[in-house]
Amino acid sequence: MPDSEYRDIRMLNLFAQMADENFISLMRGAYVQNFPAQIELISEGEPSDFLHILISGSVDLFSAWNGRDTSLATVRPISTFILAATVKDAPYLMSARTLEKSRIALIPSQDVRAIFDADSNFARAIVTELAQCYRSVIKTQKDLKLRTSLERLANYLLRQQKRSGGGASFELDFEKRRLASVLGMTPENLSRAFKGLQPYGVTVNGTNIIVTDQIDLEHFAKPNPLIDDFSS
Amino acid sequence: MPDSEYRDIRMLNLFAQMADENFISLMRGAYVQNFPAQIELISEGEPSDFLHILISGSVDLFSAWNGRDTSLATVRPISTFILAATVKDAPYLMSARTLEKSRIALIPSQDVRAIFDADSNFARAIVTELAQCYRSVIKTQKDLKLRTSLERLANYLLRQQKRSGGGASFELDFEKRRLASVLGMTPENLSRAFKGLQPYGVTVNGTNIIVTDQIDLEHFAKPNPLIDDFSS
DNA sequence: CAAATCGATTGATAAAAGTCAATCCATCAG
DNA sequence: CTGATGGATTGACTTTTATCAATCGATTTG
Repeated sequence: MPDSEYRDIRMLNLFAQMADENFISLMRGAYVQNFPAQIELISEGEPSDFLHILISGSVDLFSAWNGRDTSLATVRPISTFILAATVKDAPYLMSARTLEKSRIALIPSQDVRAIFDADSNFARAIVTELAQCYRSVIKTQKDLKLRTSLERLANYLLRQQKRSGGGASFELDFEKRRLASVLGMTPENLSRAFKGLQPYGVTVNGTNIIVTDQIDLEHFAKPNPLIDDFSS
Repeated sequence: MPDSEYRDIRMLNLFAQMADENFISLMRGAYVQNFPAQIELISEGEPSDFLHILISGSVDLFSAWNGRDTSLATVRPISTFILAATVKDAPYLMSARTLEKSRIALIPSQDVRAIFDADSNFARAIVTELAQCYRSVIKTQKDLKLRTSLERLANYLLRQQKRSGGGASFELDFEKRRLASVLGMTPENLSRAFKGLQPYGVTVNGTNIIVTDQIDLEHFAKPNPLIDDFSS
């Protein structure tokens, strides 16, 4: 693993405060791999042998049941995924596939659990990370249960706008079919939802979005930090 | 606090392994209160001053937005709630109200965070608890996104049946209007969903449910441990 | 270049779910 | 006992969402 990557991982909240020796020990057992796009990295139901760290690229977490499937989250660098399964030593609840060429570090789950026992700073970081993950899912659940698909899209656009700097014009960061799945609707319905937002000042051109009437859109979307602010 | 309650709390996974002195210290700052039914214990958005432990009764965790509201979970004794907000020192994401007369222990959040820093067994237990909570919410999310309301009801009935011993006849453990909200539908729609399950051998009489054709119902519901088994 | 591919979009239609109003029914207070 | 209350249910209707089929358009590939 190149030094720069090593340092980037070290700087993740999850690892920043742990003792040097423990971090080194964790990394000794780890290995880094490059994956092409559209590779299924893990399948739900499998034992959780590795904690994954996405170094570059992007990963889709999804789940299937009875012939249907849905995207639950998108992982972007640099962050870990499937931490909960790792610490519980329980089967994965979600499958993961690369969306593009991705570089991923794999740390054996048993190493994570061992160091977790030995390093209280690491343990603390894991708690913080898990609490964060938990709260994010709760927010998503509120989004799903309290809002119509049009409202979910409107709020998604506002979040994405903020993430990309806050300007009136910005880009969607993934395929519309995946966005539809993330938002819990069909691609057809997403198309119609975009049209449904035109009256509130939303212009769509491919992956480019222009919010021509910020106030109007916000008035319709009614964003709420307890649903839409994923940082707290 | 009576000795029996004290011991019951001590035996919770969250507290079972921690040092005696730390548990005592936690409990010294705690106080126990009895609440009547239908009292709003906490409101979403408020700072999380206390970790709550439900000793008896039951509590509904819910959330509201734009005039709508939804039940996210039901807490039953003996367990804690809003652990994530406590450890993150962040605002509550859900409101809580008693469903019946309830007895609740309140532990100041700062005490929890302090002892968490000092007691690694406690820290470990918190990690396990949070990971468990996280996985439960993910399961609920899969339930919501992958299943129709009829399928959600069918699987809920199978889970409730198992919880109450596995017999063909069992009782719903809460109001249908709340069940509807938990399952993400309206009370009217729940009524119709019960009717929709009749062809699969489900008989409803008030809160009593009789599964007359287990095989048929399971064939329709297609329960899956990665969605329906909340113990793993 | 031409054919093939794949995602996005559109229209027509069907299914699912919500809304509103009325009624039923069990429970409870006077 | 009787009226009042509130949840549950039902029917009629609307809205939302999904499904199916066709088309469009950009991109890739032989």
